[in-house]
Amino acid sequence: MPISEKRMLERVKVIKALAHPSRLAMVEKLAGKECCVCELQQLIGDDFSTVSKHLSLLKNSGLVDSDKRGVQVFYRLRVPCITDFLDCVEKVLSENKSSTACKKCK
Amino acid sequence: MPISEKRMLERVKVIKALAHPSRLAMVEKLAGKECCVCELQQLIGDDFSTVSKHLSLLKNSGLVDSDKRGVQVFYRLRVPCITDFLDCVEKVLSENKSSTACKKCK
DNA sequence: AAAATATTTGGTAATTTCGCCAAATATCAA
DNA sequence: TTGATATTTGGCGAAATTACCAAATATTTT
Repeated sequence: MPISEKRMLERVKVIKALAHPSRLAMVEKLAGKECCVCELQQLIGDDFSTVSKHLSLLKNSGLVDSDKRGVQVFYRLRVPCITDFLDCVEKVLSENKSSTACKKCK
Repeated sequence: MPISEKRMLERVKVIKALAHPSRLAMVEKLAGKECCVCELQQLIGDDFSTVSKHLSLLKNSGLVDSDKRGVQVFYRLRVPCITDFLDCVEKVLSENKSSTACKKCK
């Protein structure tokens, strides 16, 4: 049976959360260890408000979680398989490389 | 060393390609077997031109490839690990389910 | 060559996403 | 309570995405 429309939208929501350079970079950083917003802001370089919105989107997708300690907020990855996921993306990229090596053959 | 900006954008391009309900549905269908555009159009239900544009975006990302046979064009997945990738997305969703079971605890 | 079928391309309006600024909120320190 | 620091929220213009229609292209059949 085909996957329900609702399920599909849920999936897309997670994928969309990863589909932005800043958010992807933050997720990769969080794969190593939890970070406060200030660390992530430093990594990205955008305004705090922008970074904060990216983070809230990530959180809303379920990819990350956060908790406040004192005046800081720490974010961490909720699901470790992201690394494998990125490996798969890399596999696509390396396929691209090998087949575009000989454009003239097309 | 951190991943290059260019590399990050390439990754995002692949992920973005998956971040749309129609495209994701088509990729999942293609995980089973190659299909002609007409089959995919039937699956999605949108106009042919819309489906075609989705497919060209998928192709441009490197996720799928195509070849023309007669008057039809067949698309197929270039990288099989998409299935694992979706498993990971599903894992996020199931995490979401289990932790939202008790919203009041927040 | 003309007709028919399958797919792609160009153009456009509607919607969504993005990033900045200013202002609001929360927590700790003085 | 006042001040300082860390983060979030509201609002807005700019940029990107999406879906449709009409027209173009390519291939096979007549």
